[in-house]
Order: sequence, then structure tokens, then C-alpha cells
Amino acid sequence: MAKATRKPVTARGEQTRQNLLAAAELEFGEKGFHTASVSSITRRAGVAQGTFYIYYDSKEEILRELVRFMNRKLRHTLTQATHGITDRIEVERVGLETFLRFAIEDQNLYRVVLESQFIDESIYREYYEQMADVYTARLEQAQREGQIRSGSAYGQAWALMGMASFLGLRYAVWEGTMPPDDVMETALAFIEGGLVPLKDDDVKAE
Amino acid sequence: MAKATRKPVTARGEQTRQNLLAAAELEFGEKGFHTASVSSITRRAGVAQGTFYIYYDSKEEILRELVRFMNRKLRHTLTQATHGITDRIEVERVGLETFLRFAIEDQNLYRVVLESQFIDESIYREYYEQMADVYTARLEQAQREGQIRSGSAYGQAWALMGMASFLGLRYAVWEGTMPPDDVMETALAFIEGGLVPLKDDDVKAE
Amino acid sequence: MAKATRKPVTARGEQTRQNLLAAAELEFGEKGFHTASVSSITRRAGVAQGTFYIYYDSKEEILRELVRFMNRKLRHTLTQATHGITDRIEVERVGLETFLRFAIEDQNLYRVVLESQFIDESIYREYYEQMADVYTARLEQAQREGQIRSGSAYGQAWALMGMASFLGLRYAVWEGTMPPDDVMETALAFIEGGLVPLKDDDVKAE
Amino acid sequence: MAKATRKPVTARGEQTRQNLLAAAELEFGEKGFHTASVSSITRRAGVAQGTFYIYYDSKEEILRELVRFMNRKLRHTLTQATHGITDRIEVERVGLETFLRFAIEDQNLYRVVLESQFIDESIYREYYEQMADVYTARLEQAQREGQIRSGSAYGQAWALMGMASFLGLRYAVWEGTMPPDDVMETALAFIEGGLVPLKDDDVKAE
DNA sequence: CATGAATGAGGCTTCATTCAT
DNA sequence: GATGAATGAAGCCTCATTCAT
Repeated sequence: MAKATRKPVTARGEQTRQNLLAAAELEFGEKGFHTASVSSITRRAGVAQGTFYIYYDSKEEILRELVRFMNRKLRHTLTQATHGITDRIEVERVGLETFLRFAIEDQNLYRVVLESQFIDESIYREYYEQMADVYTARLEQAQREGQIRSGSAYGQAWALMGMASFLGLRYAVWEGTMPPDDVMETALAFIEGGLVPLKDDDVKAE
Repeated sequence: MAKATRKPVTARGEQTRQNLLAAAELEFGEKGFHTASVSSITRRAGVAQGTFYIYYDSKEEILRELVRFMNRKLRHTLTQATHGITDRIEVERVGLETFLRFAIEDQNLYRVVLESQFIDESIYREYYEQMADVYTARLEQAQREGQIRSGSAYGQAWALMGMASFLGLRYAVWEGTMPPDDVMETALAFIEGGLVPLKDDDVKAE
Repeated sequence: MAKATRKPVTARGEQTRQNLLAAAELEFGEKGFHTASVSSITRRAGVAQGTFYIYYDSKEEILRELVRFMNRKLRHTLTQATHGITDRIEVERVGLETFLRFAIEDQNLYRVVLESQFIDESIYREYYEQMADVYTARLEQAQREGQIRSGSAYGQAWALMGMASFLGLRYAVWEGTMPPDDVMETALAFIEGGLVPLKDDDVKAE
Repeated sequence: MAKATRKPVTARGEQTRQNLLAAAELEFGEKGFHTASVSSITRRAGVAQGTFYIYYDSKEEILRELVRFMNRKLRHTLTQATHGITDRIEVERVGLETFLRFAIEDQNLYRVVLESQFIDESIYREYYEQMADVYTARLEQAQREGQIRSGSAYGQAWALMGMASFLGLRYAVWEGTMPPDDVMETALAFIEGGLVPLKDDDVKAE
């Protein structure tokens, strides 16, 4: 499938590869995929145009790489932040906040993910499905433990991702800030309201 | 000084303008903005290339027009569908379903809206801010009537739009279908759970 | 040769024709021939695009018309200004000044003439050859009367036109002002120095 | 941020750049700026269309380059031709002739200069102001040495350039020949008549 | 007389990608 | 490993001119 781009072997090569990736993140984040140009990426990376194709098969490929990188990075960040928290609803609270901070911090990377939808849908779907699957697994676990209401964990995952994304869009991306307190509270109300176990669930949990 | 695209004076001109808009909807929806070409739009519309520029200043301008059109159309559809329903939570239920059906039906148009974000952010923001403002006004009204929980109506609007959008993305756009029942139920659980008035609110409502 | 553009017969038609010519003068003068557009000319003239072609066969034709108009106007102005002056060198003095004032006043028209060279050389040549021929005739007359030095009157005409044109370019066109006094004096020194009859000429004049 | 046309690094690149410039000289000279096309220039130069934009930002930029080149070339030619001549009036005589021969020889290049006025006035002004400044300096020197009449050297420069240009236009450009002898004599009469020191100047010269 | 919609050729420019050194 | 010159397809947009009403 891949057209055998020479993978770097030397440390110098690895360095160049990293530089290109970092440059692409900036370039894509600032200008958007289509307005971004390979020549500008190489300029930022301080290498010649041709060098780009030693490491990546195409402009799209580096995008795909970037989205995967973001995926790992976000998941890692979330895992770190919620590590050790046992209450699932608390996890959601912290997770939302962590995500929003992440989106502010890594705005460029985040924009790249969003845009990937219109370059190659498969990149974007891979990202969200991957994310949703992991999320779903965690929620199912919590359901089994009776921490949250039973129901379609997959549906819960998408609903929660939807809320988080839109708050991220509205505040992190558009304003570069966290949502004001009342908005955060409202969001948490939805999370709790939608997840807190009902009486019936207690029974099931037994 | 302005490029002064002629607003059509005759019926024939108006017809051409419509044809171009319809052609653009198809073209953008199928190929995405960047892959779409003006020449293909005019071919679909059955006019010469130059004719395009009599009615629209640029490829971007017709996109903007299209997004505005979609905005009006969706709001109109929602208003129609929820007309006469007095219970706000019921309105939300129906609204979600209506939106999802709309996204399936007018998938092309909906994709155009999503993509507009990466062509010219202002187009996209105009769309969502407009939508959010109207939504917020309605929710505030419902809050005053004690139908839903008090809190940031603006935050509620964004949370609700976020959930709807993601379900629309996952099912309407990706699959072309409505979400399965259990997912819908889960979503409604979030809506109700986040909106149903608390005890305290009863007091305010008096 | 001409493609039989309907010449206007009614007063209304004549008016439209005038309006178009005046609009073209402005448009060409401000933007230059190539940047100027027929549609902008008709807009300025307050008529529809198609109307243009009732009166002029093409964009070039109206340019030609304009240059001819300028030719008549300048010659008329010069004739008026020097009328009654018997001394040829005095005529030259006054003529230079008149020309420069004219170029300041009718800058747009003058620019049009200059540019015509690069649209259709024949327009431009017609203008300058016509001008040179008339000029030459007058100088020959003055030579016969012994008022100015004998020699190629045609050469004198071109030399004088050259000086005038360049001063016109440098000051009238570029600055929109008359040359400073010392420059004018210098120019007049060339005129006199090149035209004042030599001793020998007195003899011939007899 | 700047469009950053690569200044060639290799000899091959430099060669291509030269080829493009030479091709543009031909193309512009033959067809005029507006009728000329970049694609025709690259065809003449034997490279692909895109190559053009590696070396020049736009069609206008290569014009500017060409005019500057012409400026240097003409000044160099004049300097060579008049080198060693001590009498200023003799310098003028030789200069005029040299210029006219140059205009015949490099007719294409010369036309490009003239036309530049209507593409971007700044190109043209740069050319003439540069030329006038150098010329003025030389004339001032001659004035100080009492070789020519005192007065505005700048005015003298423009008057002389005007005469030369118009003779160049009438004969070199239009006919491709030198002016006939009687015309040349007449022109020289103006030069001498306008430059030969007056009695008064003798005094100053002391 | 006038209108204004429609035409369609044609030009400039961009940029991902290849390749010889 | 890296360079940078070259490619060439492809697209947006302009505008003089025509024509039906």
C-alpha cells in the first residue's frame, strides 16, 4: 500500500522526520490543509523540498500521521489526568476539563483533526471511532460497576464527545479560553443528569 | 469599486441564479469545496463559465450563500416540526429527531456547512452563532416558564447542539440512517437529565 | 471598414454618445486602456452594457475617437492662444506654456494619447504625424519670412514636440504642476537657441 | 511571507533565469506587454510554464527587471561611446547618435521601456529619474567647467532627453533608421543653441 | 433606442511531486 | 541523506462582444 518511503535509520534522519512533522503541525494548524504548502513546511523545517518525500509519501500522509499522533497524545493526556479517580462521573468532569485545556493548548493540532474530515474521511473516522471505542469500553465497565446508568454505552460516548467538542469549538478554538463557569456547570448538569444511575439500575447492578 | 455582481432583474436571471445555487449544493456536497470546480458547477447548471461570475463574486461567495440558505431552511424545518408543542422537553425530543432526518435528507447541504469552517471560519461561525442565539432565546423563555431547569441557556444550547451534531455526524452523515433506538434513548436521557427542572426550580417558578 | 455602428439621429442618442465618450475619457485616463473595462464605462455613463455597441464598434474604436478628439482640442487651444502673435519665437514660448497647462488640465485625455501607442500604433502615429505636419507647415512659413532659422522644419517640429512632451510628462503628468521657472527658462533657451536666425539667414530671407 | 522567488543557486538555475529574461525581451518587444503571455515566454525559453514562477513573481516583475537591465545597458553604452571626449557639446552630439543607434539595435528593449509607463508607472519613473539624475550630474559638472551655459541642469537634461526620445520614436522605432542628415543637423542646432555658453558665462567661468 | 443576460476564450498563477546530482 | 531545479496539470476569474426582448 505505502510507496516505501525510506524510513530513516540514522539519528539525523529521525531528527529531520520530527522537524517535518512539527513544521506540518504548525503549517496545517495556521493555514489549514489546502492553503498549507509542502514547500512552506520544508522551509519551516529548514530542509529542501525534495527531502519531504524521503519521509512522507504525500501531503496527505503527513496529515494522517499528525492525526494519529494527536489521537495518542490526547488519550494519553486524558489517561494521565483521570488516573486514580474511581468515581466515573468525577472522571467525566475531569476529562471534560482536561480536554478543553488540551484543545486550547494544542489548538493547531486539534484544528488539523477537525479538518481531516474533509481531506480524507477515513482519517477522521479512524480518529473518532478509535476514540469512541475506547470511551465505550470504559463506560461499559462503569455501567457494570453500577457507577453510571445503564443504556447504550456507545450512545453515551458519542453524546459526551459531542458536548465536549462543541464546547471546545466555541471556547477553546474560537476564543482560546475555557468556557465561563455557568456554561461549565450547565455542561456538567447534562453529564450528571444523563449518567447518574436511576433507582432501577441499582437492582441490575446487583 | 465593489465587484458588483448584478442582482438579477429579470425572471430569467433569477432562474439562472437559482440553478447555480442548486448546482453548487450538489457539487460541493459530493466533492467537497476544494475538489469542486466552478466549471463543473456551471456545467451542471447548464450555463457558460463566465455566467457564474455575473451572480457570485467567487467560489467562496456561493458557499456563503449556501450556508445561509441552509441556516434558514433548517430553522424553518424545525419551527414547522415543533410548532404547537408546548412542552419544551418534548420540543427537544422532536427537534433532535427532525434535525437528524434533515441531515439525512439534505446531507449534501449539511456537509457544506461543516466544511465551511475550513474555508472561511466566519461563514461557519455566522451559522452556529445565529443558530445558538435563536436556540438560547427559546430556552430562556422555557426557563422563565419553569419548563426546564435554570442555568446558562447559552450553555444548554451549545451542549444540545453538540450532542445533536455528533449523532448527526455518526449516523446521518456516515451511515445515512437514523441512530438505532438504544442510542436515541440514551441521547434523550441526556437531554431530559440535563433539562428537567430540579426541586429548587419549582420555587423560582412560583 | 467600420461595421456600420448606427450613428445616432435623435438628440437623445447624441447625448448618450457624448456620455459614453466622456465616461471613456475618465475611465481610460484613470485606469489605462487595458485595466479599463467597457462595463465600467457604461456604468459611468449610466447606460446598459449593450448600449455601448450601438455607438462604437469596439473598445479600440472609442479610444481612436478620443485621440482624434484630443488632437482637435489641443490644436484648437494652441491656435486660440497664439492667435494674433506675429513673432514666431514668441508663438513658441506661448505655445509651450499653453501646451503644458493643457496637459495639466486634460491630464486624462493626454494619458490616453500616450498610451494609444501600445494599443494600436496607427492611432498614435496619426496623432503625432498630423500634429507634426501642421507644425511643420507653420515653421516653414516662419522660415520663409525669415523669422526663424532655416533648416529642416520637420526636424524642428519633432525636436520642439519632444521637449514639450517630456516637460509635460515630468511636470504636468507626474506632478500635475507647471515646471519651476528655472526649468522653463532653460527650455526657452533651447527654443531660442535653436530657432533664432543666424547671420546667413538674413541674406536668404531677402 | 514574501513570495520568495528562489535566487538561483546552481549554474543551471542562473542559465534558466537568463533564458527567461531574454525570451521576455523578445516577447514583450514583439507583442507588447498585454498581448505577450507568460506561456509564450516559457515556450521561447524552452522550459515549463511553472518554471517561470520560480524566478519571477509575476509577469510584471520580469518587466521591471527588463527595464532595469535596459537602464544599465544604455548607460553603459553611452559611457563607452563618449569616454575620452572632453568637450561637452561634442559629448552631446555623440551621445545623441549613440542613443539613436542603440534604439534601432535594441528596439524591442526600448519599446518595453516606453510601454512600462502604462503597466506600472513606478517602473518607468524609476528609469527616467535615474537617467535624468545621472545626466544632470554630468551637465552640472560641465557648467562648472564653463563648457556649457549655466542654468537648470535638470531642465537641460529633460529637454535633451525629450528631443532624443522623440527623434528615437520617429525614426528608430517607427522607421528603424537613423534620422536623415538635415534632421540631425537641426537637432544639433538646438543642442548647441541651447548649450553654448553666453558671453556672461565667460565671466563666471573665470 | 436601450436593456441586461449570456457567452467562452484565454491568461496568470499555484503546487504536489519527480529526478538528476 | 539531502538538494533544488523542473514539471505540467488544473483552476479561478475577467471581459469584450453578441443577442433576444
